[in-house]
Amino acid sequence: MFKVSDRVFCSVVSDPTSAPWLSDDEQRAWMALTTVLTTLPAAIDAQLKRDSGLNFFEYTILSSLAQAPGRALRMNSLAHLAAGSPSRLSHAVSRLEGHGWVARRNTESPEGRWVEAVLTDAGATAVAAAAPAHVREARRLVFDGLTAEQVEQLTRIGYQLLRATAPHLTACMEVPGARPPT
Amino acid sequence: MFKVSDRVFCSVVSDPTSAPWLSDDEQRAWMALTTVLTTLPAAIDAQLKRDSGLNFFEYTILSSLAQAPGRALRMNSLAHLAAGSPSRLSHAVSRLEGHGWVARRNTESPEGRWVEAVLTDAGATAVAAAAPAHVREARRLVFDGLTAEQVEQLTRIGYQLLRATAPHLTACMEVPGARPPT
DNA sequence: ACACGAAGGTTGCCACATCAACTATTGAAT
DNA sequence: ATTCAATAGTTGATGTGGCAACCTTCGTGT
Repeated sequence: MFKVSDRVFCSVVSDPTSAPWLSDDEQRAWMALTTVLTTLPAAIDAQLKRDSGLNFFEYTILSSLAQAPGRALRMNSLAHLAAGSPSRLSHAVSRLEGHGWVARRNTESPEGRWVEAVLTDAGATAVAAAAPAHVREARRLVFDGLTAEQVEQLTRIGYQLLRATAPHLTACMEVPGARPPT
Repeated sequence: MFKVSDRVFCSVVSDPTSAPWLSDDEQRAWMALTTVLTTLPAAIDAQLKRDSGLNFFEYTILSSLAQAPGRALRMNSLAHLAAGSPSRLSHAVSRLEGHGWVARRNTESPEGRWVEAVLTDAGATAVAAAAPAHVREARRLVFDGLTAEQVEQLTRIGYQLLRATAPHLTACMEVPGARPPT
């Protein structure tokens, strides 16, 4: 069995020659963060897959379309909303099309011709059926264990992290005072 | 282009029939969290892949072995340390074996015969070479933007989330007062 | 002694993501 | 007019993770 004394949990190697190393506090945070990064998406995906046959990315696509005016969004916007690459989105939409939940359509807007994904009635039904259990799981995994204060801290920290990982997305969110005055 | 007014960023569908819905605050937190969950691992993996040809899971394996006594760990312990399934670990170790960075070995300990992964000299060299840039990236993506207070908040929140997603792992970490007295 | 179940570990198959290459359309430069 | 670059989107090849089946070894009960 795996004992506490064995724990070398942190994923970085101590090497004094590399100047800016992580402090003990930072190492603990890094360990906790990376483990969450591994286990939480797996848990979310597992529930969706088991109960609805969707992964989280597909669910996000359906959900975004369901909330969009006319149940349609251009592929490019959808890729941003779901934080996925164009390729990943294209593959996923093809899959959803195969289930009859989404359809592709060409826009004949004044400026150029693009591709829109449209949520079908069957798709709307599917996402509406999947949502309640998904939300319950989000509560169970995240919100049930956190205080309201921690939820706010998490929001701020999350927004801050996105400045580095997804700068083009942070423009799309109102930031509630991204970083408290130190 | 993707406009702010289009934003239906949250991945849940509003459905009043499902009793416990997310509040506005929770929806913002959920949106930020899930986007981090998507983009941060991608960023970490991208740096490692580009600079060292490793993904984060493989890096964690090498790093864990490098810090273990005798540079060796049983597969089972390693799976826990890297927060991966036995199958995923087995595949990854096979890959690392192919590069000559890790070797498998049978333990002939008193109680039973298990499999150990051992870090080779080449593997130790590889992980030592990969570490500095990885740490720099961890700083850039996470710590440079956060205050010391936020790092502590992140640690507490992370540990709390792990209670739901990886209960067997939380036992292996000392929790610094997992939840402040509400 | 023998059967049985549990735990550790691996393998093969399938599903999904990434990457690079490619098409098509637009708008600007010359 | 023609070319050039940029943007939108798709496709196919490749690689990696999850799942379920499987093998082995050990410990236990009878």
